[in-house]
Amino acid sequence: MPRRESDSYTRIYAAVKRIPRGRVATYGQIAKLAGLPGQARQVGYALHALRSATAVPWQRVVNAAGAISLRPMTGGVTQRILLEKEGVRFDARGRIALRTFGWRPRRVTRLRA
DNA sequence: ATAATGACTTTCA
DNA sequence: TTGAAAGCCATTA
Repeated sequence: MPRRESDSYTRIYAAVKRIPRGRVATYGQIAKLAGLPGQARQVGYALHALRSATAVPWQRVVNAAGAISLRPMTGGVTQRILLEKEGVRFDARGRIALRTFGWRPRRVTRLRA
């Protein structure tokens, strides 16, 4: 009954795997990178479908506010611990400074004078 | 088949 | 800065 539902998921996972260690990306960012612009929710779904023993660094994906979207009880705590282990720091409100830890996919960082 | 849900984002007040 | 409202779309009921 495999209905090749995984095609989109595969792309999403591939994008997530590109996130460097110690960095984080947002759901929207991943969606765009996976060729699914505007489907941030779908990214969340894809990640939710992962098993515990996965090679996908799901913990590096956070929401646009730089916070963990998972509820603490359903894995949020685990995610935070994993990230802190990679060197990602959280502020007093449990948010990550995307300006510092946000991943910038190879894009022309147009630096203006 | 319709309706509700959800690991989201963006815009506007 | 925060919060509400609308937009998106696959999965579930």
